[in-house]
Amino acid sequence: MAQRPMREVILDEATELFARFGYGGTSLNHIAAGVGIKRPSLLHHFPSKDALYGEVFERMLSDWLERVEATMKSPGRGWERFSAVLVSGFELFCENPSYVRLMRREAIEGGERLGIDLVGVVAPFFEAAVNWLEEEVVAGHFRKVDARQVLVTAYATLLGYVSDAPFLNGLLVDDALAPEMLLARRDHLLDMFRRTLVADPDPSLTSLGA
Amino acid sequence: MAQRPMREVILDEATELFARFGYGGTSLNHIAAGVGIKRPSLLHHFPSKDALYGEVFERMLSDWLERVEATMKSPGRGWERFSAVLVSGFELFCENPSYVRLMRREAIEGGERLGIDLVGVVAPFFEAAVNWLEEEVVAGHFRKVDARQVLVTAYATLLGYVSDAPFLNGLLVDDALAPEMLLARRDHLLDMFRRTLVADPDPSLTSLGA
DNA sequence: ATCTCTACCTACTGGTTGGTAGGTAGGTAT
DNA sequence: ATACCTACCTACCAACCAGTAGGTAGAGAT
Repeated sequence: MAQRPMREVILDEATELFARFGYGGTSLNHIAAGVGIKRPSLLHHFPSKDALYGEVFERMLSDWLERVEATMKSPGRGWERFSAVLVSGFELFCENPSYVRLMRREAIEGGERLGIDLVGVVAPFFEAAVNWLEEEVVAGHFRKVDARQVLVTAYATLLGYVSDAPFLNGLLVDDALAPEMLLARRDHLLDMFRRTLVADPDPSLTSLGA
Repeated sequence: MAQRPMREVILDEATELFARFGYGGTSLNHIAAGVGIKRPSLLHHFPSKDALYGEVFERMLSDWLERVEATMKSPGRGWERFSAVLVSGFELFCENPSYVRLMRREAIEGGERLGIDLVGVVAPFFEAAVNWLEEEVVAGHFRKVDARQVLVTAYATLLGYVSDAPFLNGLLVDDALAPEMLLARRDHLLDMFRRTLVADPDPSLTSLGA
């Protein structure tokens, strides 16, 4: 046993429950019971439910932005770089399904609870990606595409598969988050975006696996 | 004033609120106040909160299945038919953003609340679509693609744009559900799926607008 | 005139919510 | 030894929840 600090244990449990049942559907009793303490003891570590939710959300954002910034610095141009970022983002999402579901819930409801401005945090990265894509189009590395549309599609496909995994588990028979399913999903998305972005019709020259 | 029956008015309001705030985040008081009556009067029309949610969900499903069945009977083959169904589905989703958000919430949580088996209802249509796509591949109308992957992507992209519109409103500056934005989105999706499915590289021969 | 039905109401119940008050066991510092 | 801190507890509170009991105003039918 690693004996993690109780604060972290509570944050983990809260993240999981907020992601599964939403803010209104999760009670402090529920969270406290999940980590084996009583509600007042939980409120000893966090001043209120709102504050706990806020910390859960800020931790998720800082976790992600750290990794996203690292990925954005990756070298390469054109498809090579786009696919690398896509794969990295896909892996990031798959490793943190609770984060993805939490994010999706916020996106559905508008995204600014408790003063946390989700759009304000994400927008700079989104705009940077738009600029890069548009430059690559001008440079002739990509077909003439609407950068924003492509990125919204990437967002929807990456988030969608993970956030809706409980539903897709029913449709696709197997465990949607099993490694072989994830690989198949990843390759399909790569193929789709390559066909959308790259003018060169020869897959062997541009695919990741070549 | 059309003087719609109170039952329908309540169902509309409940659909909207359940979609926006989720089941746990919506109280009967909230719904009742929204239609101008008290909670006990609402419980005169529906026996319980669960029953109300159940009716909201069943109405959504029957509304959709009706239109989906009609669309599935559409004539045509290959890309012509695929694009027609895609456009029809996209329009259906855009016209009912509350339904889309409600559906997405269920998908995140697993999809079987109150005995309603969402997967059981959707699966037959999904399998029919898979079969059709695979037959079209064999017939040479489409490239060799993984039918399930393509359909999951269609699901994710169509649902994602509408369900997350409140969030995308912030990212994309304008109103994400405005007519011109919807058209741009639709055309982008058509272009992407055409490039994924159709071997013929000439857009003028296969695009919808040709 | 009375009976019945619908659609609403006020007033209440038992249970749960987020949050507070106050107490205690155990470790640490002086 | 004693003072202090952390991490937990029980007991309580007001507010809110879903749901029930019982009453009323009005419309229609007999």
